[in-house]
Amino acid sequence: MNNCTVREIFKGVDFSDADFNIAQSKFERISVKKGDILLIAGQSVPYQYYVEDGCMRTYHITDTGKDVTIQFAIKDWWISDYTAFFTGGKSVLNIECIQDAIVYRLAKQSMEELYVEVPGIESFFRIKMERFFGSFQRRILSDLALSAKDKYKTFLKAYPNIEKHIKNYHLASYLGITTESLSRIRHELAHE
Amino acid sequence: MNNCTVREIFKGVDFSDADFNIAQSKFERISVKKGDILLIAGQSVPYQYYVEDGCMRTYHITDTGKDVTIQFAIKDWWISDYTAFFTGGKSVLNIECIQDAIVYRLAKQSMEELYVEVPGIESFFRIKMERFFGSFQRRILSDLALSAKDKYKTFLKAYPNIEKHIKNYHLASYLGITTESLSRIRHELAHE
DNA sequence: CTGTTTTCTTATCCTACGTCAATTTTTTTG
DNA sequence: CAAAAAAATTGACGTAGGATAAGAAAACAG
Repeated sequence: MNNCTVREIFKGVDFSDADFNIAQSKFERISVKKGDILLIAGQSVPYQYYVEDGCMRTYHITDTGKDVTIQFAIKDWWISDYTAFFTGGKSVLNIECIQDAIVYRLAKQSMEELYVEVPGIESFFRIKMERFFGSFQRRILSDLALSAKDKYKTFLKAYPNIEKHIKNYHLASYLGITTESLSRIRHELAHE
Repeated sequence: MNNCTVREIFKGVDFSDADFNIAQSKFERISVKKGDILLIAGQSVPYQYYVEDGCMRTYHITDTGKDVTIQFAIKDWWISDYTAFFTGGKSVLNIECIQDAIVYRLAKQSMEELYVEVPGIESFFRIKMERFFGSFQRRILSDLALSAKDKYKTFLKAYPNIEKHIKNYHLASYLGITTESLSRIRHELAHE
């Protein structure tokens, strides 16, 4: 698999050749290694990232040092600290590569140019954000309403392809439990 | 306080008289009583609501019958099941009036007309949604990282005007704890 | 392939918060 | 204002999941 193009990124958008070239020119392809940090909390957030391959996550470190994962992104997902990306404020999240990855980064400025220059792109992004919004809402419901075991099962069902890319402690951090608890839950589920 | 106008709703947007009239025509003013339900889970979601006065909440009832509050809205806030409102899907939330209220409802269709007819309105709504997005993100962080007591303190600090409008059991439902626990927390905080 | 580091598991004990039940306080209503 | 209903508090007890510690299993490096 070599350089993907924006055709893949904007699946569903009907590009002319000119549109294609404009869109392509706004992205920068970056190869990132496991452990690389693309954003540190407290900074401003100039980019969002499209993941062509590999796995990234956003996480927050609390005052007490607890690591809380907000999002994972595998192939064909987007990732950033969107709250800060949109508002122009400082990030509270870090972005980390947790499996060697190829990402395409898009600056906020370039995104806004795309809105204007390429018809259909703005609504593409709008729909993407609406889905994000939905996933946040479901996450809140799941956090408030479910036991650790049910949150785990819900995660597996909602994102069946992610587990194989991530460490147990990343998943625990996403579910808001300890690795030990997650380990017990896996044990129980295997024996029931 | 009588009929407010869209000037109040769209504070910060610089209207011409014509814009004003267009905008005003899209809203319907509704008086709602404590206990009234404006939306039931499973329905489609044609409206979002601007609260002029009183208090509303959105909540979800889980499979096991647990009541989970997603949002409160007091004076000058907007409320809906936005996930469903945007995507056109069915709601998972209910919208309930918890203190006699005056609300202005805006249909999705009318909102889209406004985007086109009144310059500045689309970005007004975009900014509103970005803030919503941020509040969802902060909520997830708070749910995953904090103890019940700290979530309560964080809520009071973030939304100092809401507590006086709502019952304890509504707040407990928002924090994801029982009314008994909230009661104990209040007791502890009063004595420390 | 072997030693080292990282990750995962298992066991014991502990604590924050839930459950259940009774009582008091507040709000609503006729 | 009195009676009834709704909401909040308090106490006794139970439990899911956290903390700590130690060992097993994978992953990685030389």
